[in-house]
Amino acid sequence: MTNRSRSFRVPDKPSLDGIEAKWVDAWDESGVYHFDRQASREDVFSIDTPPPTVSGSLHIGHVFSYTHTDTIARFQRMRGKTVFYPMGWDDNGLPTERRVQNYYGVRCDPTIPYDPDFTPPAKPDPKKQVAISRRNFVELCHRLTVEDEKVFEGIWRKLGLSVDWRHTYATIDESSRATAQRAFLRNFQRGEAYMSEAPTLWDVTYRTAVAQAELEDRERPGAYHRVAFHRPDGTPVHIETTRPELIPACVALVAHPDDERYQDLFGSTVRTPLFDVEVPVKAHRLAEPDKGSGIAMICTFGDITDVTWWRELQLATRPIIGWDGRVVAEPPAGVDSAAGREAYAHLAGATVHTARERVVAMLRESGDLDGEPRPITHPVKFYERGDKPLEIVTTRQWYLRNGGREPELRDRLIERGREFTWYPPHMRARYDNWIEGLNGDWLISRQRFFGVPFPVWYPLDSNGNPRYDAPVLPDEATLPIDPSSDVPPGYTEEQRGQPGGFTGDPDVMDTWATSSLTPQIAGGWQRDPDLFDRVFPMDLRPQAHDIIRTWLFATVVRSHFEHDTVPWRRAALSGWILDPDRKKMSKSKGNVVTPIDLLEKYGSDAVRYWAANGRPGTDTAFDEGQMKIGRRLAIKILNATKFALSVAGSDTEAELDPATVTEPLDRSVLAVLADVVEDATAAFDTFDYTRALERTERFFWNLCDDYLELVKVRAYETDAPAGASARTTLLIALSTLHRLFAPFLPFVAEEAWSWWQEGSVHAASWPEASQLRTAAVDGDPGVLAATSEVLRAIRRAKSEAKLSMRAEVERVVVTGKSVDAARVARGDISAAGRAATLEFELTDDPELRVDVTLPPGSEQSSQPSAG
RNA sequence: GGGCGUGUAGCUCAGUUGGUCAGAGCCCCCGCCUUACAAGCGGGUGGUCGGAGGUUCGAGUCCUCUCGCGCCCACCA
Repeated sequence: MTNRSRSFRVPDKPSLDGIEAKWVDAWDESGVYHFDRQASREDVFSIDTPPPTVSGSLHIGHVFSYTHTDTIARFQRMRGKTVFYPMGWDDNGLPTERRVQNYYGVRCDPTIPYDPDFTPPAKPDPKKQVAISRRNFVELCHRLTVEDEKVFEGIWRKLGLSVDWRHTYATIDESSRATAQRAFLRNFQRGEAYMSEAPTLWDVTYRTAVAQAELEDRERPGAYHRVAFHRPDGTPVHIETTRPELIPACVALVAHPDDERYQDLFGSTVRTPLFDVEVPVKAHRLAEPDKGSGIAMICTFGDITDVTWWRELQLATRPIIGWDGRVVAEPPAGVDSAAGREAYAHLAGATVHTARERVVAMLRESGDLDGEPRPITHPVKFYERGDKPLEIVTTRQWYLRNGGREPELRDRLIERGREFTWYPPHMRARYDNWIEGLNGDWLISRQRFFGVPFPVWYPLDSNGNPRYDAPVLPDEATLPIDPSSDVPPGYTEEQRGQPGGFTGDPDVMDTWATSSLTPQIAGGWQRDPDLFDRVFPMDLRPQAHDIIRTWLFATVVRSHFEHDTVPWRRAALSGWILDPDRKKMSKSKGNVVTPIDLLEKYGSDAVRYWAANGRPGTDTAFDEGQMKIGRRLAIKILNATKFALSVAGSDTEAELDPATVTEPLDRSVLAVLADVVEDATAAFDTFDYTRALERTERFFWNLCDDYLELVKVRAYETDAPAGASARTTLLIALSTLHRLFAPFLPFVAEEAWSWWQEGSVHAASWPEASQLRTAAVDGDPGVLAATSEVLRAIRRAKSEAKLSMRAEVERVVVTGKSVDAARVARGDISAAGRAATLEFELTDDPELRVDVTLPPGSEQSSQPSAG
């Protein structure tokens, strides 16, 4: 705490202008946020930073949650950890494809050959997208993501994230592709990944399979159609369906085994209307007697329940929906009659919507539609990025086991969720909930272009058909590979696509199949084992709570298989940003404010202040008012610092040694501050950065409002020990506050710190309560409280008399049980309140009463303090 | 249908094991150029802590029921 040089560099007019740019550059040059890779594991705090999707613009929600993580990173760094704080960019996958299509006005057509001289249209025409090869398309993806990433990095730097910018990755870069492919190959070789041809949820717009985790329900209008099937004797059996167009895909009817109405039907057959196909009537527990007529048609496939019935009842397969979402040209097996085939011909090639209209028309004509369709609104499954309902088609796909089919693995993964700490704890329920609801393994292949290819080739038999049972795998050392351009061991390029030759797997991985490996990617798994050992498992996974089912869960799965451990020690879940109407902010509603505008308008510290006021895991309202307050706080810190330093700087003789703190009021302040430090530290240790900020802020404002006013006069007394006591206290408090604020307001803390300290505040040590207690000696927190109380009463009297705070006070009488606590600071009270006479009377009253007498001529006021 | 969370001054929110816990900031009102700060400072008015029971000497704080809101999940013909 000693500072002999007293070489304070306090500006005449403190200002926040330009401090972001100033300190971003300074931090970059000094490398204050660099990870020390010589550090041993126990000295490391490693963060599995979420890679933001760069294909969209940065949302204020990003600023919110990344600020939370940054406060933790800064706190840990100041506590002596070397912080591994990388930044990743999630640039692979469909969002990038969409952005590239719109940005350049192109679309990918894998059948077109590569054009090395291709340049995108100067003026993209969204209605006439230029078809280009897959390689050209991927090149544009790379080009645009590089640009987007620069913009993102600029915003992160301006926000003041203490990221080590030497450690960045992109989920499509070479290292990520190699990591994803290596992990996949190992999963495959251990039997954790497998290929299967099965009914798959399918998005007809993007023409790709999607996983359970990517589904969402949307309420859509529909209608119940009451349709007659026919028993052998011609009597009708009515079913109700919302999807009459699937009647040609019907393979059975089903009712609950206990449903008395249908007992005589079980085991018999009925014929479908229009298509005249004989289908069995089955009993199954999932059929609900009180839904519709209690008997349902099973189609291949209308929904997931159909798949369950189809599998468990071992029914026929009659798919009619193609990959493009249209009714396929040829009727399925079973639709054999002339009438059936003719009816089907009306549907072939039609969209689902059109097919439904035509079927309804035909049913009406044939008399098999009982009454009119009854309109309803019902939930329909959608791909979360899609805009047409999902269909279910049978395709060959890659899967990764995730407990969806195995109770033992499911239980093990739920246990894994208990092996790390959740902040806040209740978020773990969502994890358990999700795993318990899994209904199949993780489908990881996508029929898309910009992603990590499956590192697999297949031999072609003499007829040119792929031998999926005998895949050819690359050597790990050659990763990453692209099977569409690289040649498998033992083959030549000329054999590609030829009978007896080979073909590459055309699919790419689900984006989560790559991002579930961020700890491995960022930590240098296999690429840099020395680094990996120092950072893995990571100390912290910060993320949003809406992707527990995807990112968090998937990361646990991968780590479980590959490392037999959890990937991190803690997971911190952040909440949403809500607009003032309490709705989640979203682009479509046009209520999104650009982060950069806010950073410019209020300053980065102010925006961070708002963000830090959002508690962990709690949704928070977007509130510019909080940013204004944050800005005010930042300015106040500069001004208070200027004041304290100018006072202390006027003392050229005294040693600023803790031992010079002798006045009871000063010791009281340090005792209170020790409590604040203790509280803030404990809060940070449980990731409650909000509480740490609140405590710090409250102390700071009280210090400014009361203590600074109380000691203003005394602190200027250069010859008296009491003056040195005040000055030392001011500097100790200042040093402590600068450090307490540093995780939240890194710019202003650094600016103020730089006026009087060497080095960066962000490399300084976190304050120790014990040191403050030592300096406080016998400091009694009650002294500051009682003294402030008296000062407030004097101010109140002046205010009510409409007098200036400079007005003289004739007499102040303090009575109560605890007058001694105020009496010890009578000099400061007298000076700050401009009270000529101060009297203290000890009474039994537990409340302190303060009677203030103003001089004759002024409006008088005399009343008890509110206590 | 199952699960989780939440409901405290007009607004945004603190209230950690039940006993100065009825608070802070914003807003509003009234004052003040006070040599760190007028983009400031001082003072003040606002609430039967969603509702109803219960436990207790004592409950925003624990229990039960109930209402509202938000989110997650679900095999939703």
